[in-house]
Amino acid sequence: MSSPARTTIRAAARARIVAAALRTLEESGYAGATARAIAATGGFNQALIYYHFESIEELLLAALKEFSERRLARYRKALEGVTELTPLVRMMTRLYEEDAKSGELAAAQEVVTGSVISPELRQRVMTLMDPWFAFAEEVVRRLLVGTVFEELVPARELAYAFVALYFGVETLARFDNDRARANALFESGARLAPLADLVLHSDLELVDNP
Amino acid sequence: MSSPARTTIRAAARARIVAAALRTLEESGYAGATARAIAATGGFNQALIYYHFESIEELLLAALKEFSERRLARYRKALEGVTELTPLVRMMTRLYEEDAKSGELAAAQEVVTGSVISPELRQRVMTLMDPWFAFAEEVVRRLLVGTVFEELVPARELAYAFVALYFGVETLARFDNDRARANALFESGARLAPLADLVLHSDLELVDNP
Amino acid sequence: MSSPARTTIRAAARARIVAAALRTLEESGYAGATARAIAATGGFNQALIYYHFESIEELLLAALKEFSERRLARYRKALEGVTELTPLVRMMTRLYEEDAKSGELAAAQEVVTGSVISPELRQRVMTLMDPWFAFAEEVVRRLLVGTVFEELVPARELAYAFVALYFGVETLARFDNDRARANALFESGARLAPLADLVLHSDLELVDNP
Amino acid sequence: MSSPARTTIRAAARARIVAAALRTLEESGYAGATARAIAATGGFNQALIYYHFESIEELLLAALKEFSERRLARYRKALEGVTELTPLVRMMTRLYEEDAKSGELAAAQEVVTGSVISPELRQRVMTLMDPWFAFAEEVVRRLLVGTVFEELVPARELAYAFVALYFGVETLARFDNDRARANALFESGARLAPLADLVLHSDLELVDNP
DNA sequence: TATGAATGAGTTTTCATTCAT
DNA sequence: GATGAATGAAAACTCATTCAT
Repeated sequence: MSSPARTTIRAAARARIVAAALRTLEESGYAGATARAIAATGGFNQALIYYHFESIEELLLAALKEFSERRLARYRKALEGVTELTPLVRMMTRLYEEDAKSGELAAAQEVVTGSVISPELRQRVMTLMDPWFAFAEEVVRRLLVGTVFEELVPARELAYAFVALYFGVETLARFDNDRARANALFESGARLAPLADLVLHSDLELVDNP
Repeated sequence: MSSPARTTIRAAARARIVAAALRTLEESGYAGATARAIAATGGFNQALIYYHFESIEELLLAALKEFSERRLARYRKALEGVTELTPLVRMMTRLYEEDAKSGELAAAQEVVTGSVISPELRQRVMTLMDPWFAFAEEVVRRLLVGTVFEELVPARELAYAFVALYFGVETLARFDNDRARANALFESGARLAPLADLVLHSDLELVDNP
Repeated sequence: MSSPARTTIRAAARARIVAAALRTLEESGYAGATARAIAATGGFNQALIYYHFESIEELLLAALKEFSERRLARYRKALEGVTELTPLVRMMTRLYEEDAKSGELAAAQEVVTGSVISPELRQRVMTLMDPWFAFAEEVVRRLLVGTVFEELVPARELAYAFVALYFGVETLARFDNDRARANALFESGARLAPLADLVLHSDLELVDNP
Repeated sequence: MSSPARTTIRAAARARIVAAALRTLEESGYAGATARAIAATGGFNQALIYYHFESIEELLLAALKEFSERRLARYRKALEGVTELTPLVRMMTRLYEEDAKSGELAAAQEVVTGSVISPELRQRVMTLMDPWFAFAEEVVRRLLVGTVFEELVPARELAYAFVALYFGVETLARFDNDRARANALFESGARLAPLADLVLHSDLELVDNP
């Protein structure tokens, strides 16, 4: 019944709606992402949403999933083989800039924060975030392996802290229209990273400070 | 005309509504904090809200303000005189537990994240957050003063990072019902703090790790 | 029980509320003459209205009655002894200017047109207008008495037409902010009145116009 | 995209809502013409109004416009070629009866008088009334042309007076349920019209009445 | 696939009115 | 006499969703 062509057309239509949903979330937030608004953004009829998705909630989740998976692939590729803080900070700065510029991260965050209402929704959003925690842990382990900190620092908690920091920075940044503070933070990170790398790959000796 | 008794009665009525708003935000999120829901939570008539506040938005802002000022005072007192990481982490853990238990922090966050929609609202929320950035910077400076890091680490950016981290942790924690990950993070912090304090108050010597 | 002083105070309070109602009607129309708005205009509490009047409707009727009786007395006095069109138009122009300037006529009209909703209200408003029809008829009779038109023209219908004209002119005039058209009409009336007076007090002979 | 059939369906739906609005205005007045009431009158859902019109105000204006244009066309046709008062009064009596019977004139008047509140609305209503002033002036000119009154009587002001009279009569008539007074006025007009026509088309000679 | 029309339940807000003081 | 607080009902309008085509 459903030929590959059919599937492709259907997928294209869904993608169009998802894109409109992300744009609307970005511009108007979770509360403003109504069926009418999304349809207006995408230039199609409200009812079309219900032809392709069960409900608005389902559409927003699909949009979050699509964005999350696409970005995770990008992040994986960009951080492939990175084992030191200096290049990590450099790459993360670039990735954050991409995210901030496109506005899709803001859209995704809207879905995440907006989903607190229903426990069921919350559960499903969490499932979408899990790969990010795993990925962050993976990167942290790569940084720590072979250093004196490997035993000392719990990679899992550090990864969690990094994701939370990234999340918090983006949330707060959306209030500063110029993202000045977020950028300053990244710059400070870049300045301190070489020093931190030195510390990471050295033997530490602590001398009492009288 | 308006005796002190009058003022008190009025303030009490306002406080009652603000409390209902916070409870509703906590239980149902920003989108669920409707006039009807708040009135139901507080056991009063919807119209009473409009007798004491100009609009729902105004009420939510008042609630955020009330919470923010009350908690900031509490944080200031709790961290008074703290100059080392170890007691800082201990106090912060306790404060976070208070916040998490009462649910008001979650309520406040709902207002913050929910306010992204309107630029004007965003502006007003930012004004309420500013004292927190200032307070965080003050605490960070107290930790760094007199150490080798004083010149090295930009206190302002570090303070911003801490607020963002705290904010991000709380946001993510609201998805884990048991707050397991957040607690694990605090525990790791407690474990590492004494070591970090040692580093902070020592002269560092880096020996290359062959 | 109720001394004359009491009565006077009470009457003064009522008058204050009635004045506020008229001002509010004038500025905001029938729909805008809410309890809150009237109280704000008069600088007293909403509840005070209900202490002195049964309901808003009752207050508006009282206001209409007060205005109607006061103005009718003024009109009676001004048109006393007038038996010709020329002075009649001159006096009416002056009276209309008074009414237009004070804005109370507009207020009264709001009550009249606004009262169409309820048959009972309509009935009561009509009762207040009846003296005006009678007065207009009286004036018309004074103009016609002793002329050839006395038998020809039905005074009652003419009086009705004049009241309706006056009413219509005022209604339409409230759309022209400058009342230009209404004033032009009065001026034309003044110009034609002497001619009409000539006709009124002459024997007419009609000569066919070939 | 939008076939003629589509357009027709949409127009029919709008017409249905406009008709319901007029009926509701007629029965319940401006203040009673609420979304709920109009929907109940028309037997459709409240929300449908907002699907076809931007707001209640917009709907009422559309209703006024529709009525005004339809009736103006009817009046134009009926008074086509009329140059004497006698047939004019006869036709106007018939037209007024049509208007009074259908109740739509009352509805239209509700919008007009109700629109005093907002200056913007007032402006838009005025625009709809302008063609009526022009039409009335046109008719008046037709009556006066070639008579001795042509130079004497200002057609524009007379036209304004006629519209105001018509307007006032209708407003007052809505208080008399039987419209007795309005009808009496029309009857008197019919009785006097032939005489007035004689006067209009004669040379006047005034003889002093001793 | 896609659309315009339609709906029931919900939103914020305002109203007239009452109550306790 | 007068007031601030409080309320139930209703206003305009919007939402997610469905239906017929």
